[in-house]
Amino acid sequence: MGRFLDQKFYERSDVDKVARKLLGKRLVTVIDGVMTSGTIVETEAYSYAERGCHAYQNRMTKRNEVMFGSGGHAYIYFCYGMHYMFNVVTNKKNRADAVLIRALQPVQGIEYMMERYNTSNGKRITSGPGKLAKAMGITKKLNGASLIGSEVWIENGIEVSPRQIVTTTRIGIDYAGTDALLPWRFYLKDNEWVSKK
DNA sequence: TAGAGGATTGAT
DNA sequence: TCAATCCTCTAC
Repeated sequence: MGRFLDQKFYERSDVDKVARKLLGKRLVTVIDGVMTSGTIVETEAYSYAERGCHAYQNRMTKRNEVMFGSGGHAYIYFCYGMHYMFNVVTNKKNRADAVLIRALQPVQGIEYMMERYNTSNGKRITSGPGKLAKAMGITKKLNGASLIGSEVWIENGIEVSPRQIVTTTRIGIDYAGTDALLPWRFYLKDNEWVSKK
């Protein structure tokens, strides 16, 4: 059992650094009494200052209002008609930054993840943002939930050295123009759970 | 109130 | 390469 990440960690103003630091940490959910957890192996940073972000130019809507709250909350939204995306809200109130968790390596409760996924194959069921949300039991009900809470939180996991971190551009945001070139996607080198290209 | 599109995935 | 599938935002 690792130590909880605290409010101070989430309120940092450099969202890309937070995204890097989240690699190797452990995401834990307790849904209907079922605990599942996984090591974070892939993240992407989003900031209100760039076009890839839902909160670009401080545009607040009903969907993304959680991002404008203080860091340390879950921002979950529904996309492509079938997938929930799990984000960690960072920075201070009215500074709408977030980190998208794109892939996990299962640690605990993988049998429950397979059950949620309705499969007997435990391979690659958390290697993508839509997939890990399903495996972890994450739905819109957790939107706005505190990460210093009892349903979902992040705790210290494995040590990651800078040499293990690969940096690339983000995925699926071609509409963002030159901001799509920002090197704000991070993943653990050679980890088989990172989402495939 | 209608229409378009999306921080994806998996099958063809 | 493309369909699934529906919520959200924008424009009328």
